[in-house]
Amino acid sequence: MQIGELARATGCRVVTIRYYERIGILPPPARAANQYRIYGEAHSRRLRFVRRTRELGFSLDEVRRLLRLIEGGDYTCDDVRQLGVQHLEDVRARREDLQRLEGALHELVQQCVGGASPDCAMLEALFAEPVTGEDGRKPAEGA
Amino acid sequence: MQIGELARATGCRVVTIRYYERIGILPPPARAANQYRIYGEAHSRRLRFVRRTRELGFSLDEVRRLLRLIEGGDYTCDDVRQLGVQHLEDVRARREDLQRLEGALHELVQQCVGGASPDCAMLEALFAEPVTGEDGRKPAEGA
DNA sequence: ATTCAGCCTATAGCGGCTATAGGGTCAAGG
DNA sequence: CCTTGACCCTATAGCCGCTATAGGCTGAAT
Repeated sequence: MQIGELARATGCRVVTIRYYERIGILPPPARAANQYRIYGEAHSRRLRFVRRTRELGFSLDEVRRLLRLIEGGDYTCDDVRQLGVQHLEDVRARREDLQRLEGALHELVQQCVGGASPDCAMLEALFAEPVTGEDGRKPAEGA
Repeated sequence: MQIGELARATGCRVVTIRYYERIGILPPPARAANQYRIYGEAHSRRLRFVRRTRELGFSLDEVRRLLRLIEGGDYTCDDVRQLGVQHLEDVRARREDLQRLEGALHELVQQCVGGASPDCAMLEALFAEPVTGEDGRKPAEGA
């Protein structure tokens, strides 16, 4: 199948497929006489795997590692699990950060009375005391 | 004060300060005879404001808009509130995405028995049916 | 013959920095 | 006086994961 069909089959854009090939996520496919790329089922399965892992937030580098494990054939469940657990922790950390942020932001917005007042408590709060702790870490008050 | 001192005072890196100047977040300061940048209290306050809003996840463009409001002097509380509410909604959406992701990932990792088994339920699941729910939301990325 | 969708390559751009190269400046110490 | 070292300067390229643009070829239908 041609690249457009593969794109439709996987929900991946044509340009992205070519990009994946350039950076080594997908192997270069065969070419027709007119230089068009020709893909088979193996490519399709591989690309769907990539899409799915990307949707789960794995970086392209992690995807590459997973693919290498699979290609190698001698991976253990533990190898995979390790990558998964690490990523899960990353996602949880980011989510918690975002959650704290959301809380802080919510509080801030609530201080805003709105209307045509030329003063704004929210802006004043932003000009006042630091949001971060004394060590310059990320914000922590939302909760 | 010189750029290094400003950096220490605001918790912002020297290179980042110069970057902010280049993209118009900070106005070009006065220069000493040796071309060194010389900052005053106004710069320091402005930069702290930028840092704080950035920590709250506002994009540099939103920061610019906030700064313009302040500079203009004729902003209303509603103007600010609107930006804040919009951003809060963006953050909430991202957090919810990430939360869904976390759930899916957690389930997936739990299927993994670990150990030296050459099969992995997690990998198999990734090769099987789509991970995203029927709501077809986009995956959350970056912070 | 022309139109149009689809394919090709190469390159630049996004946000928000960070890193590197290759210098100049200035106060302190030997 | 000379070196060391911390600080400053500019300009440019790199990071991630694409996306967009420019400019051209292919192949089927009208």
